[in-house]
Amino acid sequence: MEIKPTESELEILQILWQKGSCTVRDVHEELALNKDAGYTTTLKLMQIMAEKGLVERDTTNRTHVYKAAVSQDDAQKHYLDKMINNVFNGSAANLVMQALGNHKSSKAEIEAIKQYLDQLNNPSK
Amino acid sequence: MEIKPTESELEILQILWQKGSCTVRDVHEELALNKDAGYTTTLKLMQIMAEKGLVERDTTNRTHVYKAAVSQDDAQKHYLDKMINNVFNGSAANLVMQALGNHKSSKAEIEAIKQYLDQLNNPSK
DNA sequence: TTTGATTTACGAAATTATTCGTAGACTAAG
DNA sequence: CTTAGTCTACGAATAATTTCGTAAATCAAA
Repeated sequence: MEIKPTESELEILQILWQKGSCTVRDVHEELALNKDAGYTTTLKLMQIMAEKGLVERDTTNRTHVYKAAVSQDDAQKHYLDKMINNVFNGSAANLVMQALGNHKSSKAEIEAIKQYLDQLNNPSK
Repeated sequence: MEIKPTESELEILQILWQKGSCTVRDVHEELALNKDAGYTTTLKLMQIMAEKGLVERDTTNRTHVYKAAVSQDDAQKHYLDKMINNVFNGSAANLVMQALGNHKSSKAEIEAIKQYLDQLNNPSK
């Protein structure tokens, strides 16, 4: 499936990924922490997302319950790919080093990455 | 400076980063390889980008010469940041591993990354 | 039952982004 | 000089995205 949420839609997906199933109000209150828009704006966006298949909704009760229909993992792959091609000249390694350089990663995180790299190098077991 | 190119603008920046200084025609022909839009469309976009300060242009000759006014490096930082927050729950390590997993990196690239990590761990010299 | 709050649906305004047509200036070739 | 081609400027059409107002249904409390 083609993943092409707009900016606003991505903000909503983010919340759904984090919180799981949500009502429009749940999402709206979370959004309201950072930006300011009306309730019906959020509602409309989520309705559109349902049409597009970006979210699923359970309409058995009056208050509909939404959840993401695209996995965060797929979205990650998609955006990474796009970004590597768009701004990193196609080099994943380039992106990785930029990412590590600018975000203070904990020692534990760095260790995890190194182990991961070893495993990539040596996929025997 | 705030970096906020649109999709189309990013495509153009990409070309400018790669080729350095370009005329509108240079950019347009490159764009034409992948999409199909009129020459004046590209022209207009680049004019808008000049207004916004995304590109600089030399207008001494009839045929103007454009170059990127935002560095690729800054754009990389900007988009990485955005992406880490938007789809990777704020974890750079998470992004790094996803990136390494999906893009076949050469052994040399992986080595380079490991060295980079060691250096991060041990910033003594 | 009545009132007030909450919900969905929906149309449409407002904003932002993209595309293109046309006009006028310049250039190079004949 | 004339013609054909290329360039910029610019306005405006089109398309995509975001925002919101209003109406109708449902619900819960008094």
